[in-house]
Amino acid sequence: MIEVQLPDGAKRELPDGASPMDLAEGISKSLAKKALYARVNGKDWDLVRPLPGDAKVELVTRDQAEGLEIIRHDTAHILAQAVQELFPGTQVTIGPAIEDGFYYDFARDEPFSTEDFEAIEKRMADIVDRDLPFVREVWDRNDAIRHFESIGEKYKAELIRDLPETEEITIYRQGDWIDLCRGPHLPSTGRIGKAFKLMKVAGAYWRGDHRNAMLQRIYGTAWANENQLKEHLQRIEEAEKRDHRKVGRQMGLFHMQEEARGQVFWHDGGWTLYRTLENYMRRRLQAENYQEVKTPMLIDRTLWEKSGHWEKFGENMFTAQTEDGEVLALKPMNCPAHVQIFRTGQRSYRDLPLRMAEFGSCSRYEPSGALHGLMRVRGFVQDDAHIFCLENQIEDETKAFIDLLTSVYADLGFDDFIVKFSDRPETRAGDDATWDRAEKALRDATAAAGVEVIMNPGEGAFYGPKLEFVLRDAIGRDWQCGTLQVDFVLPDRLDAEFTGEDGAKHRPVMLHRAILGSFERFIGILIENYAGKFPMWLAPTQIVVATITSEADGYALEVEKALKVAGLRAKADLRNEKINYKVREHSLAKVPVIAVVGRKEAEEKTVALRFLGEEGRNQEVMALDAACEKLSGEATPPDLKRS
RNA sequence: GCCGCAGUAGCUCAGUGGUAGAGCGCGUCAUUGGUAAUGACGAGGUCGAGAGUUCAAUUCUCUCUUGCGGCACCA
Repeated sequence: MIEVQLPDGAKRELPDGASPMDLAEGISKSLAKKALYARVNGKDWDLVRPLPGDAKVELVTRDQAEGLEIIRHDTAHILAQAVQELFPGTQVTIGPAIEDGFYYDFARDEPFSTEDFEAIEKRMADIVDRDLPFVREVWDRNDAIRHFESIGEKYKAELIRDLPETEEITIYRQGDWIDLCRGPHLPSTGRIGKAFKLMKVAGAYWRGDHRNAMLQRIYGTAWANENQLKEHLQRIEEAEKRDHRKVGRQMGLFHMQEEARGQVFWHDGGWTLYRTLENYMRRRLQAENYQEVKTPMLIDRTLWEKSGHWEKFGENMFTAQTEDGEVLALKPMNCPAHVQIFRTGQRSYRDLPLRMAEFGSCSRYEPSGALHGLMRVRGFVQDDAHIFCLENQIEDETKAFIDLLTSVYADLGFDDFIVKFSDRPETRAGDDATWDRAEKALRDATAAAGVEVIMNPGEGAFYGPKLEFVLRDAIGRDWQCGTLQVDFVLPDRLDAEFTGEDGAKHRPVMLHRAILGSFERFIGILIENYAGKFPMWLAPTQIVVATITSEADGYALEVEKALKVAGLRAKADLRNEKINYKVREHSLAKVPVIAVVGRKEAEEKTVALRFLGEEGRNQEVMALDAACEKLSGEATPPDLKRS
């Protein structure tokens, strides 16, 4: 007999050789039905795999997030089986579970098309119906390599060859189809269910390396039941409606066109939003004792050579040549220019920390495939700043920065964001002791600021560790917005120095930091976050004065004027249209407030206010001057509201 | 940059080897209507660009270009 202990502490006796499935069946029929796999002494374990002896056993069911991961992984396996049944000669590679689904990478000369999906899905359903047991087998490493090579699966053979010698080679069999896999899997294909759907095909490099062959990746989604699948598809549909490219067009905020790839034509509405954001940031920075500067966009290559950008970043820089052969580059970053300002005159340790900010226009020749609406552009403006400081000021400056960033994000509607901590890369400048200190300073500062970080090992810049502040777009894609990077290298390369307490010259440390990242990307995220329904202070048009009859035209213009004098972005709509039409149109245009004026309001000098999306607040009738005061209060930017 | 898919009116989209159509929007006229679409009429397209096949190409083929989805990239 063996004794198993359940998560709640309860103990049960089972005969030798019993499996987690036997355990589940012993507890209840429904549990046995819902169970997908087990965790035995903390290790993932197939339900039908005999227990190793006395053990702590936890059963994972369909309702649990971890269970879903296994369903997705299993679905990837049946996708691979279905594809190989339908398209002989296709090689399989890898197929993991990912957020919301799974993918599988195939090697095949002919491209897959979404038109193949129906047939593949049908075959997958068929494999589920076959209810093939997943059988775990431990193979000899060389036998496995020989086997996969003999059937032409060179990618699988390569995978096995690269597994550490100590690793057990496990193969899972489903019917006559086998795959190299760590497991665990469900007892049989029938348990997967049919709440899956293939979503898209895409190219993907073997092992994520662009020097390798391009494989064909099929993405799919899979859920515990049909209902979850339906909800997921609906969520995607809803999210697509928030796409900033779509909303931006509908609201006339900006456009882009062929002749200026990756650059933005800001229209009146979008530029109003942009300037509102810029003014807000300027106030926030001023309050934190930043100075603001403006530096040239075109700078001679010699400076970029000195800074190291020409060598490291030259591929991504736009250049211009003068008639006498001088080569200039559009700045991809502001840092070298800021060092030039720092270098003018004498700097003392008393001047540090010196916080130099710029809304800096940068240009980068981004790879064509990377361009994406406002999120990834070739011409953009960073809310950039460089903090020149002493090494022992890094921690305080970082803490202050994180506090500022957190407050700005909260003002802009983002309470949740991810912080990634990228530490020393393999090739780096600076000695290990310096890196130790820099990383510790950053870690301590994040802890002091109370933010949790996700480690991103080896991804730091060559000149220092960095923090990345990541926001998520409507479709779940992550975008780095804020950043803070510690730099010991550039001050040295560009010869920045200050006089220390000791009277000697020293190198300052530079902190490169941005909160929004770029106005373009951040506005893209902002549009998606609010689905275009901006809070009053950000809305391009804050209020429309809509007339019911032309008799109220004169009064409507009076109202518009009064609202404008009160600092509001108001527009009068005197068109010869019904009020229903106007309300609908401006509501769809996401104008936060509509002031309706008819004969009655004109006589009484009142306005009837209608608030977007706030059913309970509809129809507040008030005197014009009271409305001006109330609305300008509501339209006050959050930082000014606090002060 | 790589793989795949796509480009038809301002927008969303239908369609065809014989030079195009809808809805919305736009314009004109009528209507002055109290909180999510008033009606009638009208204008508007080198069917992304170039080349090829063909008696004939928006439609088929190729190249380019841009967009979309991924991958790679994001110093």
